[in-house]
Amino acid sequence: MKFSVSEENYIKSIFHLQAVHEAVSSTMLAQAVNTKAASVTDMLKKLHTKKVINYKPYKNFTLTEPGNKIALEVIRKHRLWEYFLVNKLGFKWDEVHIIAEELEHINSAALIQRLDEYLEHPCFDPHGDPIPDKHGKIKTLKQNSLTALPLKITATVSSIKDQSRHMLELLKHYNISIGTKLRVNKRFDFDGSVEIKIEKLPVAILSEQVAKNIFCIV
Amino acid sequence: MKFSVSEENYIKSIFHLQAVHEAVSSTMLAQAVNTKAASVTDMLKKLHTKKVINYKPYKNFTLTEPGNKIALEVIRKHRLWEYFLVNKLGFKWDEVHIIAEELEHINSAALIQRLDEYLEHPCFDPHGDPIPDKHGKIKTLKQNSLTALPLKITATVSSIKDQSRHMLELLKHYNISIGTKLRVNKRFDFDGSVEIKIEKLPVAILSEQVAKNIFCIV
DNA sequence: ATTTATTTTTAGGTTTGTCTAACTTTATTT
DNA sequence: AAATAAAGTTAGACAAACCTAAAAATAAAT
Repeated sequence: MKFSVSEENYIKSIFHLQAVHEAVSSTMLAQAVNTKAASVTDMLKKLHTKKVINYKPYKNFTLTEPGNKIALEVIRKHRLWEYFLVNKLGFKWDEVHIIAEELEHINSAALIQRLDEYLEHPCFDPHGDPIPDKHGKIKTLKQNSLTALPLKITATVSSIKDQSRHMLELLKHYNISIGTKLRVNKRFDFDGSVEIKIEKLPVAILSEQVAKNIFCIV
Repeated sequence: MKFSVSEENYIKSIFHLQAVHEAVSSTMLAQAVNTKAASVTDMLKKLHTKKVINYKPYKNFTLTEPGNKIALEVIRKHRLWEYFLVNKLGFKWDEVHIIAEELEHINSAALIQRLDEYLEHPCFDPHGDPIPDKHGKIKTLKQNSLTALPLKITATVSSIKDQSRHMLELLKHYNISIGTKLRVNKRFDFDGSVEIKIEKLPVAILSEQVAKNIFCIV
């Protein structure tokens, strides 16, 4: 079965929302795909007849197994292209999302397979998010946010959850990016803030709100 | 101004038709974009209001200067992607057209600029067609079809005009592809057929119909 | 110079994905 | 438990891009 760009975007968004919230609502989805709730209802009915979601009016909905598979394919394409854009074309990791949003809908299995080979089967995209393999399998590696990382151990920043403009600005200021090595020296129970140390830089204090968005591997 | 995928395809097709036929008609265009004449009329009116074509009902139409520029941009993207697909991903030159038809509509100036740099500013695509530079300039190099090539001179196949499945099949049989070095030994005025010689292969006779589709540089 | 044939355009309709506004259903208060 | 708020759905419209069938304009043929 074939899916339009819109359908793929809805399916992908449902997948992402499901990963965070256990129940996905129309309003949330409307915001994620940048439309109005009424449009979402229309699409939900279509996706239901195409058997990619479980849906009963006025109830929450979930992806079916086929729906899940499609989501993973789109996400795989998105992340492979992001990897390409950063590691071959030299974009910075915060510049590639919008371009990959378009590229992810290019429809050619041969293309994705060759791209994957060309990139040597990467497992993580430039944001640290895992790239599903051709069967939809995802390699997870346990990441800890700065609020959970053991103290006084050097770790590597592996992903950033909130990638808003303001967050990126802040990260730039503190010289933090994917791959940065750092250590949490101290955690203040009072407000949840953390003191971190990056080599050759003075110690810095990050608020809990920031710290919980920065993930590391040890 | 922004153009939809459909609009870009119409503009691109008009450009290609103009290069061969001096007057472009609705019927020709309908065939090129794979729709019906009535749909073409609708689109012509739209393209006219967007000032990319000169159009008066019932008369032939031409691209305006802005229209021409858009066509060249789309063609540039198409051919750069084809070059990428063949020279980086390892596709064969006859497999890439359909994929490039999708990729050519990805909308990012930064992407194309970086891709161009990454590929080291190629001037010709894998079919031997010139790639317009970022200003729309095209490097032409004089190519001769096998019906016009000087006799007994070794030349290199640089492009194939008719790229139908049947033509490709025939080329494969004769071991001819872009880059093949060959020599025209003799031309028979009777039917326009040519006798060619490729190194290490027996001489072969090609009909005029085939010969005029194979272009070489000396 | 008519008639005939071909090409192009109009008129009216379809599908996809969107919208607003009104209406239901579910959830939350008091 | 009734009233109110919030969330979700229907109804009716719209734009883009396409279609068929009929009408109009141009080109070709007698």
